[in-house]
Amino acid sequence: MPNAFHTMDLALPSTIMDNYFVNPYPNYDHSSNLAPSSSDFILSDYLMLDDIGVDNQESWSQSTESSEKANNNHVNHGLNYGATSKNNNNNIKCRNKSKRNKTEKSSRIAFRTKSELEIMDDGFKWRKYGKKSVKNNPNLRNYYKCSFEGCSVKKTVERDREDSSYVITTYDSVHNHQSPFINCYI
DNA sequence: CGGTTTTGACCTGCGC
DNA sequence: GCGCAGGTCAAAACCG
Repeated sequence: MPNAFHTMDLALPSTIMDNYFVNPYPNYDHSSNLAPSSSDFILSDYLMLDDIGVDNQESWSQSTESSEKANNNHVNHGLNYGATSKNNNNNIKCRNKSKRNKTEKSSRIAFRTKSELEIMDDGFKWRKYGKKSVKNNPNLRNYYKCSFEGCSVKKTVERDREDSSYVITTYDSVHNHQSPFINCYI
């Protein structure tokens, strides 16, 4: 089975990928033995922002350095499962969120991903515990907890209110265990 | 039958 | 204190 997480691992900083496994192939059938195709790959570049609330849509911005790094990594490591022609248009964006308490150390981070699927396989097992409509967003926000025993990581998933082709996934806290997919990763 | 999802109720923080 | 909005709980329903 091909490693569907490898490309994003290289595209995102290791500090993020150590704790968040973002699946760059949300449309890819992991149970198949085929390598992901370009149609499986999400249009993605990503971005990192600090101390910005998710509600502030204008705060999303882009990091070309990250794109270039991702491109170089793809080339250098020969990992091009459908990613080679899409790198410059990648659209994953991420940011830290410290809305509740500015002085509190926050390990919140949000990814904005262009995807038709709301539920993207990020390598962890999640249990849904809530669904809520939020103000100024016609789309519902879904609440998930990590199913791993003793792990308190939560995530929320909602569609971008301005562009419903994007999915905003916010991770809260850090996993105290490895991804179940880590074995096929190394 | 056990794990997951659904969904209304409840809790909490914040602004006024 | 009150109302609003976001987040969580927990019982029931659902599903493999």
